[in-house]
Amino acid sequence: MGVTKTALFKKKQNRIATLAKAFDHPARVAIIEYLLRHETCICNDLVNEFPLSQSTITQHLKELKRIGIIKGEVEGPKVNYCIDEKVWEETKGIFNQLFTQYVSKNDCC
Amino acid sequence: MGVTKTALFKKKQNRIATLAKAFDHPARVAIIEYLLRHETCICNDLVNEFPLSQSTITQHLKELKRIGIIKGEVEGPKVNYCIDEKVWEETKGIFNQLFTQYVSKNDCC
DNA sequence: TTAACCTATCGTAATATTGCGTTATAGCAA
DNA sequence: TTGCTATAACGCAATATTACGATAGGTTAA
Repeated sequence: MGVTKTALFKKKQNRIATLAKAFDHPARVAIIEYLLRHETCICNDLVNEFPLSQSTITQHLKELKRIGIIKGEVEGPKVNYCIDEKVWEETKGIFNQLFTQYVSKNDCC
Repeated sequence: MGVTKTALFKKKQNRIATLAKAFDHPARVAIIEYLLRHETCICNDLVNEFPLSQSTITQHLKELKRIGIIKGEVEGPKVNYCIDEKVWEETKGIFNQLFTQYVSKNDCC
């Protein structure tokens, strides 16, 4: 159906799925990496940086903002975007917790 | 278009995007968590565990296998699935590297 | 005011994803 | 052989995503 049965899963599983969406498209990874590299927040240098149209970039920014991992602040005619520290730390924590759950099994399959 | 312009991005960005897809759907998160909990690999206890049809579960397993984060081993009529340690460690590493790149900026926006 | 911007939104087209029912297919047991 | 179980594959329908051009709104500078 193209529709995810969110209600069938635990809150945390849905949260992980939502946060993972910040990284599941190379353009969004590129945007996040750009934000990590630049101490100053940005606006649409991204349009000049990446070979994607302005509307496509805006759409990805909107998605990242919906997820919460970035936030934007209007500054005159521009919007400065930056990583939302709180959500970033949440993401880091929730994935670290997941990653460290794995213990090597002696050649299970 | 629904088509991601993979060629426009760096190899690593595409790799991150691919690996993130293992976690961008709650059902896949649930399957992975199941595999983390159970030392023994599994087959389709998942069908009994989750309120999704067999064909849907199989599809998610296929996607996880395509990504590489799990692997399956035919054992008679069943298939035992388990986390692929190598890819798991790669994922852990690549995300850790990303997460630790963030340094708190004093109130950037 | 006008002109030059930066952004967001809208509409459209193409493709991808999700989910399921329904079939194959394969192994094992009786 | 037959029957049972476990998987995989196929096809369909509904929805989501990706990308873009065109448009519109808001802000600053001239």
